Amino acid sequence: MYTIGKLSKKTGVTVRTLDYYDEIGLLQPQSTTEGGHRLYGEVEVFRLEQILSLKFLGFSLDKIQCILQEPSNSWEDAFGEQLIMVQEQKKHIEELEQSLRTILYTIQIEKEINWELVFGIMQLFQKKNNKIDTILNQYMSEEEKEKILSVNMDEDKMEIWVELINEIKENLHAAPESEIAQKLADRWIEGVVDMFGEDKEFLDHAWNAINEESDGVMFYPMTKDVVNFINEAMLIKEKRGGIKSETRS
Amino acid sequence: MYTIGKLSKKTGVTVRTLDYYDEIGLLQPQSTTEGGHRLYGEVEVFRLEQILSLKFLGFSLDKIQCILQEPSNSWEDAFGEQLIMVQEQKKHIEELEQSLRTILYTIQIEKEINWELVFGIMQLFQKKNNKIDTILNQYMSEEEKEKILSVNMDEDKMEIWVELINEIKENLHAAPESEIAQKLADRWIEGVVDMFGEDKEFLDHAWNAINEESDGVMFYPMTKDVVNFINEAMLIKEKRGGIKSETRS
DNA sequence: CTTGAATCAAACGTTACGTGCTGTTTTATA
DNA sequence: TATAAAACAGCACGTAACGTTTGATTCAAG
Repeated sequence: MYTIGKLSKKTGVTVRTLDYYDEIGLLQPQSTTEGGHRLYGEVEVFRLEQILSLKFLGFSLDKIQCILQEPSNSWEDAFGEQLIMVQEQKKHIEELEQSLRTILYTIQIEKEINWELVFGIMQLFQKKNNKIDTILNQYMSEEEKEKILSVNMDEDKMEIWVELINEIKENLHAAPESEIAQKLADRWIEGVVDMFGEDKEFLDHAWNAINEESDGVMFYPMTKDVVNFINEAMLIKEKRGGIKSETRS
Repeated sequence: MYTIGKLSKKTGVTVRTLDYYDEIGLLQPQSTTEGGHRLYGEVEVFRLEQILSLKFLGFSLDKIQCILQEPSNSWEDAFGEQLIMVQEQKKHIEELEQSLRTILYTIQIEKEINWELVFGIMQLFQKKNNKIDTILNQYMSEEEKEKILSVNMDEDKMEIWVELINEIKENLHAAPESEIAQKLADRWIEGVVDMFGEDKEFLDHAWNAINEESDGVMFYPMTKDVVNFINEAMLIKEKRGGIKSETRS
């Protein structure tokens, strides 16, 4: 027999919580003393552990009460539904993460927040039909889409890109044939190859997609001006010969 | 100038929500009519869109109020912190998903819920030091650990395992050299190769880990009896010669 | 000027408890 | 066994972000 305080210490839940569970009828004491103090037995300890487990797994107290009352028929249903709910939450959280990353890197590039971008991201996720898919489908095969979507840059790589794009933005006025423009284009190529390898066809498709949609929010922060700058520097590079890149079909 | 109803229709948020935002001072009308009806201007529309975006990104109304008041100094900090929070949530949700999956499959195998397993999973996650890591370290290299942790079975594959383990449990009495035992062992091998390939060293390490820890909850539902059954069937297979598997060192 | 629609203010409900508060019961010590 | 200290019961308010309801007031159209 445990008093409410002993049970609290044994299981690590607060007295108030046990109080609350008693109040809503989720976990009631086996008996009480003459004075009205609550006493819990082993059965209640086991039930409490069940409750805590189900709570950890994300069930509401309401749901817990329901499924602990039922004679054990629909465990599979309950857990199946819960798994689906959790999967949906996970998907949503991954979208959040992606959005936050994009915005964060943009802040680092532009030194201030870009509300147009933020609003754009919102729209991207509020449209039911996945706009990203639609656009990518115009330029790439299924495998290529997989490849571009599965890229996840780590902090270090992203920092390199942020720095590069920052420098490009500072030098947009530079002539395509200038040394600085050529060096920036070299670094761009280096970064692209590092991310996607040297698959020329894939790179061309990706480049086309970026070129056509770079005013939108999808490929942020590769904006039109940045893409144009690199594009022209690349053309010069080709004319001078020797470089394999073949942007623009 | 929008009345509260027009603004509601324009932006899709309910009147009550705008009411609430006014109440807590998050979004207040530009002016009011003589009768006390609220009027919102374009500035307020923009601010509302900011609010909705930040809310979508997971900020609390409190935080939103703070960061919209500040003169724009610490956007980077705010989004950085938010990203970290979201990443923690994601990690937690992935643990949930894994737990739910394990329990769900176990329900399907045992036709009822196994509370010892559930409690075991709780303990596994409540211990601060990751017990999984400790155990795997005893048997496997870093790369091998990566390999075994990165396995994610889809519904179909899991169903095959569930079925196989169910059949094994039904036939635990069968002699290791019986035809049925041998066939089950064959299917086991087939499944393992499908998941991890034929890397013999890796399979041996994994088999050792499972053998030593199969009374715990880690490799559920590969319990001791199931593992022993397969183990003995394998030994027979070896004696009869020809099969490459070399379980037990 | 009269409707009917829109709006306002206020209050209570939601989840899963935390944080007090007062008054009573139990336990430990003298 | 008396008394102090600890534990306990029970109540009530607070949290976040609104939903829901009610009744009174104001606006816009005819």
